[in-house]
Amino acid sequence: MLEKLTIYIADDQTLFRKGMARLLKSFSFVQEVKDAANGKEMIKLVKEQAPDVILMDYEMPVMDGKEASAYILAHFPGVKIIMLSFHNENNHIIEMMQMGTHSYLLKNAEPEEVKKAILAVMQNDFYSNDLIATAMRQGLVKASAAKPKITSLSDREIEVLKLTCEELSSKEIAEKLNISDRTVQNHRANLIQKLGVRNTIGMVRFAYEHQLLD
Amino acid sequence: MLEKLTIYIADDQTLFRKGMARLLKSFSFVQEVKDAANGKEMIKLVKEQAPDVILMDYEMPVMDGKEASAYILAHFPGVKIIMLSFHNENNHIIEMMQMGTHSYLLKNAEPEEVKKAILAVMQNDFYSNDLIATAMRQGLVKASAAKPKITSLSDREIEVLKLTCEELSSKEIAEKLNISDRTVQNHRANLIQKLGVRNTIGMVRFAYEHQLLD
DNA sequence: AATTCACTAGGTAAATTTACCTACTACTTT
DNA sequence: AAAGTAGTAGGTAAATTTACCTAGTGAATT
Repeated sequence: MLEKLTIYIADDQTLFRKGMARLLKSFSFVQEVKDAANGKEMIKLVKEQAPDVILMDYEMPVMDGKEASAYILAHFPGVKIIMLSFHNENNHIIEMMQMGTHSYLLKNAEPEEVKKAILAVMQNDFYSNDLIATAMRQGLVKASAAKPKITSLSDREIEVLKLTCEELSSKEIAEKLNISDRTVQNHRANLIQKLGVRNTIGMVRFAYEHQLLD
Repeated sequence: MLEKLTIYIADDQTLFRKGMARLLKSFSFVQEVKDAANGKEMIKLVKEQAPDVILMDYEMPVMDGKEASAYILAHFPGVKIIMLSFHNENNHIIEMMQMGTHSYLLKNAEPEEVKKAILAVMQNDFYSNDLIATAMRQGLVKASAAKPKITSLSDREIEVLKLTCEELSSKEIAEKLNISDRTVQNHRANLIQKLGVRNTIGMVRFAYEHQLLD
């Protein structure tokens, strides 16, 4: 009843990553395993071929698990993401759950729980344990007030974002800012990347929902 | 100091329209005059060649002056629009001024005032008289509460608009609704037309500003 | 019976966006 | 000095959007 699964793992610690890959391969329902040392590499792997499940480390250099997950969730809605972390921090858990990842495991979890989690996200889109449930409940209390972070957008990017919201094309924005339209196109691509959205419309939504507009 | 102007007039009453065209031609600063019987014809004329100023009747069959103005303001920002109307209704005046038209004259105005208005909108982007000023002042009082009308969008169009706001492409929306992507493209084009916006981003803005989203 | 409207679908072309690259410069920070 | 970052700009291709048409069907209205 279950196809064999393709699973990727992203973690910057080589030993952990390779060990995890072995563990995964030992599961009878796993067909293929690939590993990446950071979020950027993971995105590259996913673009080549989308897996069924990703185990994603939270902390990584170059591009962390949060940014990579945002991108993958937006562009590959079918891929399930299980976050991995050393730290049991409620706000991390809440953050990732709000973002739409499918589970969150501590790195000291039992191999048996990893197996359970993978099977659960495939079947129910979600795997929850006490850790996650508790964090989510706490998150719900102060949920509505959740004010997000205008991540690390540069001044220029914010400028381009605002003008994009005014229905201007790249070319028109370029004229207004006296730069090349290719540059504007780059800024836009970076915005899409950074915000983890799929197109300019996602950028506009972000702007609205974060009150970036005067 | 002033180039000779190209002026278009839209009015469904042939006699008024033709008479007005004559009057305009008699002005020394007018180079060319074209006329249209409704908003749709006017848009066609503008697309062929954008004029400096348009005199636009408010009430017209097929497509009224409001809808035509919304479109032209969005797509030809350089064109000045002077609305014409029989009726001295404050809410019409306010509506058109909020939309961004450049003046509003009653049809019983003096030819001399038409001349003044044309020269003023070319020079100051705006021509105001007591009529307009009074209406605007009244409008400001209850301005912020101004709730606009979700014009005449069909159910399907609203559906497409909502899905567009979720960053779905035409093709994805088509799959979700089990229709052709060409149909979705048509709905989008009609939305852009009806809302007087320039692209999908404008559609999304409209949705946000009119709280169309759950 | 005729008209109108929403919804459907397609053709054709042009314009724009998006993805994925490389690469240089100026300015910080380490 | 080396590394990192923001901003700039370009190449190449594919995907998508937009503009402007025509046209059929079914339901509702005149």
